[in-house]
Amino acid sequence: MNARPKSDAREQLLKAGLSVIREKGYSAMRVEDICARAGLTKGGFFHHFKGKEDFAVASANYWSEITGQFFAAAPYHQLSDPLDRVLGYIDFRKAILKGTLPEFTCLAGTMVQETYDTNPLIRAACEASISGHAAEVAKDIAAAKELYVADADWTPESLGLYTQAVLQGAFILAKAKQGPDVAAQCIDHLRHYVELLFNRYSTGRPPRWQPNPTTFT
Amino acid sequence: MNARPKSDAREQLLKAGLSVIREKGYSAMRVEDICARAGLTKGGFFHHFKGKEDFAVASANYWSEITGQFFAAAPYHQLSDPLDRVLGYIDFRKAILKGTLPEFTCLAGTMVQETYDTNPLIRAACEASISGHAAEVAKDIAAAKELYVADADWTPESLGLYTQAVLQGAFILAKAKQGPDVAAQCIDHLRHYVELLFNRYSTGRPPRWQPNPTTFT
DNA sequence: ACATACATACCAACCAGTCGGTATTGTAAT
DNA sequence: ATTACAATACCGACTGGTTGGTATGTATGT
Repeated sequence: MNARPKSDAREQLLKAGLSVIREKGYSAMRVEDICARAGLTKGGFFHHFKGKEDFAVASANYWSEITGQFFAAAPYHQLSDPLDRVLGYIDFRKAILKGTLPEFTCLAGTMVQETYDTNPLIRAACEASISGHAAEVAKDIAAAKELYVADADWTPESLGLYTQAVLQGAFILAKAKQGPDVAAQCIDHLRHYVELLFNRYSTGRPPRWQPNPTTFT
Repeated sequence: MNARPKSDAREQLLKAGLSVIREKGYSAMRVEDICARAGLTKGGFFHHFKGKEDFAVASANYWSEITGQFFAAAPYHQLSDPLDRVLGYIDFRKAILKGTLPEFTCLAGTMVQETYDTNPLIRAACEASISGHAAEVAKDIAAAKELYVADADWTPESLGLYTQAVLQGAFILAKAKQGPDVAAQCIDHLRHYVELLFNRYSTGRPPRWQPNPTTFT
């Protein structure tokens, strides 16, 4: 009768991993941290994962899954105009800068800085997460470009990656300054850039739709 | 006769710290790594620094000092027009994306991700490094804004911070993708944004001056 | 009976930090 | 100059706590 789809504890561990890694990073994360937060002991942890590294890879993949669902369900997808969706995405990214820093910053961007030179598997999982999300954004960008500025000399892929760079950098500044304000300012600049690229100036205009500030953790 | 300004070994340790931290981050860095790379033993390390944390703070301050000198000596400062200096700075940042990833990425941005929530001293030192550099950039931005677009609705400070966000994010993407190409693309977008903000369009124009690709480590 | 899903106890390696010792350099009195 | 003394710079063995990982046991469901 217990309808565990594939072990509830495993997902509890992964959820714990998301928060711990976003707080302290990969190296400083201890498996006992994960166990404590998930409410079980090391026996359980090593039953579900081969080791710390395997867990980190699984965490990055879980992160991709969670964020994928989260953004897929975001309201800006309802907009019919692709440029509205792009701007809606940016506004949405700004709107979800709520709560504490570990709650809205990016697991992949955090972890890849520690592991890119020492742990190929974790690096690859983080890369897939970031690039995958960038590619999703690039879809709407491509549609908007085709519609409005088809022969501009930049590619949708590079602009999609650029949005992610701005966000990742905004998170770093937010961490350094201990608050989301500077990140919000950076996202404003990003929006401004996209508006300029598409010749849609709107100094300070608030978004027409209602961004959903629900967080996903 | 030995004209050691203030112990050569101390600076060797700090230099070692820059590379090790940029490779593996703060938590994964071991003081024995530092000692080995600086060519001495733990006794020497703990003679110069109270501990690992103290060393990390000193490393961040040393990083501020080194990069401060490096950018102060950069050729773009010679340009008389402030907007040329801003664009020159951006071109310079692109030009120094040479060598391996630990050689051109940012120590402060790397370290703050691991320590913002657990180590106030390190976080503060990283914040000072990033914000200090942003403020330097903002000086030229302020002069350029005054000259060309005095009543635009963005502040030089926020644009200065934005340049750093883009760079930090570009480094993360470069680490994820294991190469500087994506970072160069991001910097191109940043340049394009600044050109648009100042109404100085120049699709694909190469910089008029010769960026000095010498690295600083 | 057998596999799954944990708990508990334990181990071996790692690693920051300590401590006594030594070599080198600087200083000042003789 | 030379001796005496002190402070600095550094060595290297040791320690104690931490931590990833293992081995074994047990309860539950099928």
